[in-house]
Amino acid sequence: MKQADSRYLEKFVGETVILTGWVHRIRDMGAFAFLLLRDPWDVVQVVIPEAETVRDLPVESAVRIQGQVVSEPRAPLGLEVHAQSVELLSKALELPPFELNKKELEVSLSLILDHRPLSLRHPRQRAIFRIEAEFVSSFRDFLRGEGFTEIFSPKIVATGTEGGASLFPIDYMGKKAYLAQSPQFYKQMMVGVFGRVFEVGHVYRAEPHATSRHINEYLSLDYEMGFIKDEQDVMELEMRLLAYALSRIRENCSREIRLLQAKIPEPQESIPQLTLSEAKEVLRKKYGKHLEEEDDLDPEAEKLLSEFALSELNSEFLFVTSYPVSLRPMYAMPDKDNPSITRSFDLLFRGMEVTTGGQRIHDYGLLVQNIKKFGLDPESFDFYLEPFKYGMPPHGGLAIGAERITARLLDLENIRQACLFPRDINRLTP
RNA sequence: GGGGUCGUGGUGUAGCGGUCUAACAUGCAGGCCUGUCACGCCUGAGAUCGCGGGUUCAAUUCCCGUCGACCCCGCCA
Repeated sequence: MKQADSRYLEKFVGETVILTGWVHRIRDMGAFAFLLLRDPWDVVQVVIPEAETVRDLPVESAVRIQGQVVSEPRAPLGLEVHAQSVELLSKALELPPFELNKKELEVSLSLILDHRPLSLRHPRQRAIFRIEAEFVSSFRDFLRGEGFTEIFSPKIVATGTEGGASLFPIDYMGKKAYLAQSPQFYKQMMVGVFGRVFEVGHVYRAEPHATSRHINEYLSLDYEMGFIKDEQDVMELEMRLLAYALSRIRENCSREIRLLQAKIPEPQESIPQLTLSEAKEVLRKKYGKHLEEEDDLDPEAEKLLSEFALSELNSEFLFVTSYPVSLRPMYAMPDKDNPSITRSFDLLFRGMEVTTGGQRIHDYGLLVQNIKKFGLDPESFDFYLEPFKYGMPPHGGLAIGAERITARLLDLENIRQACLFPRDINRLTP
């Protein structure tokens, strides 16, 4: 007897198979019943010839069903299973606190998150993470194909990268340590080893923010590449990476896209660029919004610029480049011709910043000088600085926020919806 | 760190000084139904309206506090 799953049922039409999953819903028609079986991929209609056999089966119970796969135009998938036996593997002891078999989980976000292992059973909730997983494996596969090596940097660190304000302190066997807010230093150092590296890992920000686009533990998709000309190489690679990931999602996640009614952008050849001052010019001229020279883009500006990119430049993505030194960390490479700006960029996607990147300083002397300029002590960066004494090539890289890009891809209102178990200002469980 | 909005059966909402003995939908329980797909129909159970205090003849409704949730700004991915 073959174990089948809902993805490939059409191959088994006429055959008897085993299906395993959860009782999604039972439609008791009196003499017979429809049992909607939710397996790991979809919901299959199972016809139960005698309704009594499933009448007392609570929803969400785990079952094993043996039956014949029959082509049936009246069934939702165009086929259904005529059950010969239903075996109860694990009975649901209670009713779930919300209705998992509704088209949409119509519950408050906090209830969804309080009961995360249950709410994730909802087909739409589950679909979000299948798409996120596809994005992340596309990231890995693409970069591996481009000669990158995957690295795993420590998440327990002695110093921060950006100065120290937003670090979570931890007690490391009596010593003071922190949760890493970025793999920045490690991936740069590893450029000196592997040439090109990437990392998929959680990072930690101790900011007490309470917004729909921040969580305190998020999945950072990082890469760093050596021997570049400048930051344009980093951006060019990201364009190709995104095009690859989008086409993979469109190819492999059609079920999830349909379920979520997601509009996954067409992979695009190139992404337009605006310098930060050009972007501000657009904001002023087109939207009457004024930002000072030293201001970063605020959330409203990001939304307006995305709107502009879509309507005027025909792009869902927009690179903003040439950030001033004052808005970037100490490792950002200053421009040769205009040392007050850096060779750095952000990527806006559907109104939100989803990437920050740029060329880094590879010159030891310049880096030390910059650390001092930022009011930091080079001695506390000893381990970071060491490889820079030994031929660190010109390099650059970026970080993509996995939950952010997933949320924008699927038009989710809150970043928490794109995180399995979000950690925020007041959530530490489940 | 600053600001705003909201807490009513399991869930989602309505009601916003008395006529609330709190409504509707869904879920749940019992019954009927051989093609449902938001299945349908009948019957029933289920909420002292987040918590504490105050105003008032009278508070789910107004005020204060508190707890919780959500959102915006700052900061960032």
